[in-house]
Amino acid sequence: MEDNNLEEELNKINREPYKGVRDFYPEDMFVQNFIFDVMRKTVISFGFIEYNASILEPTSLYKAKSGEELVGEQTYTFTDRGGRDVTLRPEMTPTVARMVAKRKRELIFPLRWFSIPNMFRYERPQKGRLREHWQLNADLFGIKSVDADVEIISLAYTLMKNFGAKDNNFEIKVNSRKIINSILKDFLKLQDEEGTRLMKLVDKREKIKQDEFNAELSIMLGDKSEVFSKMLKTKSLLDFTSVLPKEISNSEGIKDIQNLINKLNEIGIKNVVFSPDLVRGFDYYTGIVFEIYDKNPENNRSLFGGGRYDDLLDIFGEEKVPAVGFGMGDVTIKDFLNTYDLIPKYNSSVDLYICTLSNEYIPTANKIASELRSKNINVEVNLTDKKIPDQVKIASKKTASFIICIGENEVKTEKYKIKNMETGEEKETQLNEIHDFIK
RNA sequence: GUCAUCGUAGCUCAAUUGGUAGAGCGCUCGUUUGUGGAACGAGUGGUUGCGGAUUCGAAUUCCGUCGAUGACCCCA
Repeated sequence: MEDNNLEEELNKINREPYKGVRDFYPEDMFVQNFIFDVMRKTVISFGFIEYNASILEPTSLYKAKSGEELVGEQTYTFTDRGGRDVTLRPEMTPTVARMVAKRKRELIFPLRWFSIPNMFRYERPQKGRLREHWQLNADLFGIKSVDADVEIISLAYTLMKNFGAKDNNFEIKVNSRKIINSILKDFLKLQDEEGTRLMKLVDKREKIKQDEFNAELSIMLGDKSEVFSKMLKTKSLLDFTSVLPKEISNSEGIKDIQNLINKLNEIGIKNVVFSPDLVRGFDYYTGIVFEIYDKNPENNRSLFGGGRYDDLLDIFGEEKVPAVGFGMGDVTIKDFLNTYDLIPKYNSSVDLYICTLSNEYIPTANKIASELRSKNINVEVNLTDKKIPDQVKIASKKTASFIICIGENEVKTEKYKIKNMETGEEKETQLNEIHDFIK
């Protein structure tokens, strides 16, 4: 019975990919590779080294730190045949933390580690957020001072520049969890839960009406709501501190941010702004937090971000390792690159396409091909019996850079007319000259 | 998980009040038996996401379901 159903099902298996995930056809893969290449080259240029791990993790890794909701509802979690509770990683940070904790005694700090893993979340797909995405994770472990924060933000900035973004396309918003905490606790005297509620309200500020926001605010904060509201609206650190009581404006958090912004300015990063309303992932940040914002008025949103999380290894019972890092997702960055037209035109990796006049010349073509391949040239050999004009057309559609044709004449003379498909330029060459002509 | 809009050929979209499902692009072949991009001609293409209901008759109306997009929730 079940088998019959299965057979019927097989006849009409859907061709669509699973909900919320993407197929990568060669053109898509080209874009994906472009994005990964820029990411890799950039982080490597900062001395970062690559690591990776399985997408499967024991569920307990996430139960320790993340909220109940994340594990309970927003992950792909199942029990394996051996009764183990398994989760498809929804983020990379717990995994790196686990890896660092495991070899903490033999690792040489500071560590500059990166990875471009895919990750899964069980949630409703929407713009910029799918069920599977890839994310560059770059983390710097072992440096407490602001120099590490400067380096990480500078890396994020350089990434944007290497993608072709201009300074006025994006903005780096910075804030510090220390400032947020001291305002919540020392100034507003809020309990943890109240603080969380307030931060959620602040997060929603853009989405709800001003009156509504103000009303909620005065319910929560009473007579302090006006000062707080003023605080949120300040446009610079100086304005911000002038609104604050002295004990907070002199606090460590403020000094950190001041220091950070100065140092970034010194190395030429000017599009940094202090944003008192930047909250970002309430859980594990302990110091500075930052977000890269798209300044396009039609797409004004966060592209990616990160911050400092010094208590990362707590769950493993290890002593603290200071850490700062960020994650840059492929979906949102691709949207950004599209809106600014920064994705290069598709181009296959075929350098040379060898046309064959008939099947009998395929062995000769293969011989030439393998010689060129050993010199790092990517060669595709025609195996069809199509006519030459059609083969050339196919080579062109495949965006091969060069072609040669093999027939009676070539076999006799061992001379090959090589054609540059882009310029149309042709040249009579010998086999050993082909490499130089292409490169 | 909630709400809204949508789902027609590989792609972008048509189809009058419910009356035989069409175009452009693409693809294949030809004009062209050793060199592409153009033009022209011909051809290929669909159980209208899937299942059910109403009807003489459904792409069109209704119900369910799956999927996409956007908002909410939540947030890497």
